[in-house]
Amino acid sequence: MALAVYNDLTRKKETFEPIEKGKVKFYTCGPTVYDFFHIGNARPFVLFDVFRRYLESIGYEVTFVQNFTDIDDKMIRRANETGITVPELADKFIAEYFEDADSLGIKRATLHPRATHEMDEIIKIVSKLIEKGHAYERNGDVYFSVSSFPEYGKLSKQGIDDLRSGARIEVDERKNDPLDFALWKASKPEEPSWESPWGKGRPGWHIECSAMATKYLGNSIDIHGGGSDLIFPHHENEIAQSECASGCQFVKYWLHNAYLMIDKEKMSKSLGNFMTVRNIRKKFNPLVIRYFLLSAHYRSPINFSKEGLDQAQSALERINNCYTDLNFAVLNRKPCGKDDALSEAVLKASKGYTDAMDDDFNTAGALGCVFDVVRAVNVHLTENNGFCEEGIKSAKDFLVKVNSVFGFFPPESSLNSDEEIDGLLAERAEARKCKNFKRSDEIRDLLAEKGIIIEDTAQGARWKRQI
RNA sequence: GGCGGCAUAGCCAAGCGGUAAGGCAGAGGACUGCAAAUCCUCCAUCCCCGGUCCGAAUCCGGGUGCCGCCUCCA
Repeated sequence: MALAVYNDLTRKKETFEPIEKGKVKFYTCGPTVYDFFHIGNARPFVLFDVFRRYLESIGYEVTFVQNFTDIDDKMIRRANETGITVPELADKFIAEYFEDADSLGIKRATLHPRATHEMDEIIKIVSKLIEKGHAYERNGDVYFSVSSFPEYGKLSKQGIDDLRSGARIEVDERKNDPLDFALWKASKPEEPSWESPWGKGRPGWHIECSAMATKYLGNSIDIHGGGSDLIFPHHENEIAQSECASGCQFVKYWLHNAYLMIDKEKMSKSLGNFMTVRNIRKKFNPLVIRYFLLSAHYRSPINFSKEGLDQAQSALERINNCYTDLNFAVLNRKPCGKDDALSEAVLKASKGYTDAMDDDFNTAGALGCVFDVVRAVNVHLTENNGFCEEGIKSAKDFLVKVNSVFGFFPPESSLNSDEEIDGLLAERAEARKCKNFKRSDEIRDLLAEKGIIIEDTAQGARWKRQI
């Protein structure tokens, strides 16, 4: 089976065929860097990271672009409130973004362009839209003329008239049509501004993505991702701008993730019901958050709760334990006879994993296959004193392959080494030999306080860090 | 008003026409000096009502409930 993705443009699941064979041009909307991001924002970041990794794992060369919106009303307001400049604010929260994103195991994009570094490109595309009659200038503002693009609404499946009648936007005298949107905004005196043919100003929100996507990926890109709330107006407007400017189809596959909910409501900055990743990290390992976000299909809403994270933590521990046990067994046991049951289980799960991921990135289904292998490995390790080299190798290869996409544990080795801990373990082993269980338990408790968990096995004690 | 999503065990969650994956929690048992980890066993007929079909959680019609977008928003 080949990879199929649900395309919001056609509202159908389609076989994925990139424009250029073997290569994928992938753009996803990044954060506006005026604050820490919350776990709802983290959902697309993690999701599209996994999609990108999966595409790479099945052999595609992926150019992955994620922008930073570093100039807009919110940036200006926040900078004013905190008494720093907009660029300072942007630099700070780009750094904070990377700290959280790195902790979530999100790979750096191929490129992370910033809106304010792309003014030439933005001005170029706005000029072009004016030239081609798709935009008009009004006192330093430039607006896109929605009526000049008959296909407007094709992503959100809304006719222009429906949009007009449902519009809750205020009537703006400067616009020809209430649906027209700003490509360029004249700046007020104290605001950051850039020189342009229309005077000093700054770009509208939508135009930066069109400019950056086009500059780095070309007129037509394969995948554009983002949260469902961006479908309208953001992505609809991107399409209008890009397609009017280039005359080409802007995006082949539009992918949107469903929201993260809290108390049956969408988590959002404006509702104030958000939990930042930075904050959750104080209580949970960020990879637990990552697991949690991948435990449901990306087009289904997911409900945030402490219980949900607790469950994710236990599940993730089960996977990690298995990987640790497996590596421990290889180092401390002797090979034994073949175990066909193990090999077969891995083979079956491996196929199931691929089928699930090929089916519109069904991460939840894929995880089920991972646990099938976990169970098979555990059973094998329980039923044998040694280990089946072939079976264990295939299981390990599978787990490593999955991990290259899901990113649940450090790939090198899960086995820890630490002089101090190893010393205490040796002392404990000696104590246990002499049936000095008091001392033995003291050492275990001592390490437990440091988050080190000891497990006794037939091959001696091993330890791991609490997730 | 327009467009769209969701409803599967105590909780989370796959499945999308062939007789309910997986995880968490729980109960009992095994192993252990005690633990932990692990193993074994147990734990659902899929919101309701009709219909199509040999066969439906899966398709169609009608309900009920919840949510989202149409304004900044991942």
